[in-house]
Amino acid sequence: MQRADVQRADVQRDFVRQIIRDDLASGKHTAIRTRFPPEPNGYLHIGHAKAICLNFGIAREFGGWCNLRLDDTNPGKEDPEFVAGIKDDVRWLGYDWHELRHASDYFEVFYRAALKLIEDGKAYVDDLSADEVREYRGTLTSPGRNSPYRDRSVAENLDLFRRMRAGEFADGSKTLRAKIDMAAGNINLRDPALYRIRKVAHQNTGDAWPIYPMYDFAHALSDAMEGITHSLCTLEFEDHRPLYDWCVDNVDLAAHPALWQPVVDAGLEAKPAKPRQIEFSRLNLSYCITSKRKLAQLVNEKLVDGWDDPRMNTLRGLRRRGFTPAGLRLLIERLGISKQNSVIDYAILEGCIREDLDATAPRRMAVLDPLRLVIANLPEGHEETLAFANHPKDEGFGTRQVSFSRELWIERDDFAEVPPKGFHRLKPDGEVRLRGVGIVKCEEVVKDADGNVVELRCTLDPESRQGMPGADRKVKGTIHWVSAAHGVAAEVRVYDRLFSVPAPDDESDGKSWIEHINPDAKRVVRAWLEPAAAGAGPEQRFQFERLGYFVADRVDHRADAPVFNRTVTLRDTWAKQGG
RNA sequence: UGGGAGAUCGUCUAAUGGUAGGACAACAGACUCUGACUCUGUUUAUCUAGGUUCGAAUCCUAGUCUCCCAGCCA
Repeated sequence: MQRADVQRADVQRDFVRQIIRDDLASGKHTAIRTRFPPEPNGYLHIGHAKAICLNFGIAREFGGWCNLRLDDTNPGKEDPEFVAGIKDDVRWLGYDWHELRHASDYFEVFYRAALKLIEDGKAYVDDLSADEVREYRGTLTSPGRNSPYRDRSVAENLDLFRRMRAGEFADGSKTLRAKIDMAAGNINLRDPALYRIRKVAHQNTGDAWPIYPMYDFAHALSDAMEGITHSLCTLEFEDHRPLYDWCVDNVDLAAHPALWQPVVDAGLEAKPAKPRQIEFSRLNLSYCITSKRKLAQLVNEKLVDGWDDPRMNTLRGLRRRGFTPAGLRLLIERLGISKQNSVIDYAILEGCIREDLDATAPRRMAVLDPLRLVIANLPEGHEETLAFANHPKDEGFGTRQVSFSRELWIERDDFAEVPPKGFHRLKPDGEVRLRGVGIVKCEEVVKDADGNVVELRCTLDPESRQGMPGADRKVKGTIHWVSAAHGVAAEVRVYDRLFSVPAPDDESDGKSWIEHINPDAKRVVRAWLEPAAAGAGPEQRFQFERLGYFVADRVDHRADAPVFNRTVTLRDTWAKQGG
């Protein structure tokens, strides 16, 4: 265990860690076991980061372990493509699992457990159709009625269930239901389905099974099978907890080894125990959607360029956008864990990413919207090489050589013919420092026939050059530049938030969530890069000074055809005050 | 009289009958060859009404508001 994690475990005082500390102190548990149990029916998104960091993070902090378990009980919706993606994303976030498991590893256990419940008179085979079940269930405010099949004999139930398993019945014609209480206020207890018939091939078990267990049954028993001590899940499962406990307690795997012998025979470690489910509030972020269905719709309707489109708040999208695992972990740590539902401002996430990147990203210069600047008092063809620090605060980043010449590209924004109040950059007859060079004065503004500024002619004050006595002369502004003769042309994808409103799901303004998509979330520009940026490897991150953080696109970038994505801008108090 | 959960600075989150604290944001200033970073300072909160108590965010009573639940999804 890392020292930092030990400290963190001590510092983080959320209610989940509190419970765990108490359980350790009281001797209820001597080791902590958690699990992250996604269903492989889509890619992981920003919301999952919270569950991942919580489960894997807690296991690491307390010296326990965390399993990655694919909750694959609904074949047809699930896909090995997503399994691979999930594994990849969890590792990218910085975590590794004790064991990779699948709910399908326990299919035989679930089946035997169901048989046991039937023998104990706690489950029965029901012939009601889906519609009829709904009708019999009652409503939120009125109790349900018992199914006419509820009192079948144990022998009949056993026979029927075995024949369900044998594939004798059609999809939907029968279910196995827990016999609990049709009048329960908690609807989950009104004889919930344990098994349904679904003759669909499963990604792992093929067509070995015509019946598949339901979530509540499979999930509870999977946790028990793996000896999970603390089963952490989101708030909407709060009223499933009584059913969760019912399944664990009534099956009682620990006392019935015969039920899970098949798992032992398969060579899997099994020490069934009694898990405790604890619920916490999910992560909601403004300007984001975290519905798997909607995320899939964006991809399928080609509103974005795939699951890893940098505008997507999937983990893959965030990764391609240049967000860092450490930044994401910082966000989760900062938010804490509680049971209050909340929406986190997207700016908090951006802040966390900036904080990480500021410390870890080397600096480079790039010009996204070029304007030619000629230094008239330098000889034609003048060229020199200047040494630049790669990081202003950390010498460990070293230095690099940057070519400087008579003709430069500067940012069009950094010149104003009619400067607004408080403008610190270049203006006619004004002075500004060229980063790492010296102070230039704008002597002439060259325009084309339409009156557009096409070139600035400046003079460089030789006394203000680095190493000269006038080098520390104060000027208001410093701007960045790229030598026109040396700059490398690059495609830069300037990304912004995918949605233009804080709550895209809120359609009370009469617009659908699709109509809330920000059409300017992706802007592609042709930019000039200093060569030391262009030559980066895929996924290498930089701060382009004064612009923001950028990452070499992990799929499209090549040194001879650079492609960078804007991860996030720098904080800009000038723009914010309306300058 | 369905069941379950939750209400603390703008936002997240602590305080478990004993000084309402932290982080982020905001604002002001300092610094600055990045209008970044950093540093300093400031502002701002216990859902309401009663009650118990020397003392209540915390306990009690009554209310208000918000979220979740009627898949053979997870």
